[in-house]
Amino acid sequence: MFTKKKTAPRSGEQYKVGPPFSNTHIIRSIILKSNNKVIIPIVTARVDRGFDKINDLWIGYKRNYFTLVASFQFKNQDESLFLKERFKIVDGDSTINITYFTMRLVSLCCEDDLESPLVQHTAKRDRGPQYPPPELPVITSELPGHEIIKSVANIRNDKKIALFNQMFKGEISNYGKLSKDSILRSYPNNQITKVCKYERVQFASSLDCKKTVTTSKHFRLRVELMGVTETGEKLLVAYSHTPSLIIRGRSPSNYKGLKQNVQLPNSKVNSETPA
DNA sequence: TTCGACACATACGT
DNA sequence: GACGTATGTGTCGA
Repeated sequence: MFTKKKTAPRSGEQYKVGPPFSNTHIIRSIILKSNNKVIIPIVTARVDRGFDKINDLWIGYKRNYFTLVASFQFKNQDESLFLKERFKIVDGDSTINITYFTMRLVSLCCEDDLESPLVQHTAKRDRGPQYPPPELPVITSELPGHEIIKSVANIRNDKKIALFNQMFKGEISNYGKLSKDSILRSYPNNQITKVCKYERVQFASSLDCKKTVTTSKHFRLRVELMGVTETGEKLLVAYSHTPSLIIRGRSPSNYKGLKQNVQLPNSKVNSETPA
């Protein structure tokens, strides 16, 4: 009787802030090309759908989508820095020119530190393609709030889409007269990303989320900032990650507790302890 | 047990 | 408010 009623698939309540991301871990220093001063990247990310905190553990379901947004900024700088600056990465004793920055999303298994593949679907799900979450060329931006992300999911209205584009994307051609020293000149396409939004992400169906019959593996989502060099090599610059997460697989035992406690004339007794 | 496939239900955006 | 969609999850059968 006191069993929690399931939230409907399309309910707004499916949107909730998930596990918090760590402070930014810096792997390689970034310096301004103009004066060789060190500049500090801050990677910000948030999970907006798909994870629940239950008894101090963050739980996701392998069958369900999650949504994640990420962006980065430089400490004590604003977006205008990109209009006039280029950057270098310190790699050992040398410094390497960066042609643009990218961000990527990966999942790591805490037990063996291996990447576990993620997949994204389109809104068509089974009727559309699947692909790994793309690595996106990115410039600095603030991270939009949770309510914004919730409100832009599944929009079709042209006006809303235009607003979304303005907040989440940039076009080099819109910046007008760029300094010849602007890194924006060496971004790969006209369209660049300000806010990386990963929707309809799932752990690959092949994921084995159990260590033993009774114990779960743990996973971490990690958002990485990379610097792309003139030769196209990608260097990890910084990242931020979630605490360890539990991914519940498809086993019916992972769903039983959520069932409504109704007894039908012909059904077996189903008496789960109320949550 | 696991998976891909298909099915059903239901709140959302327009 | 009707209509088409998106998505959690129930189920079948290999």
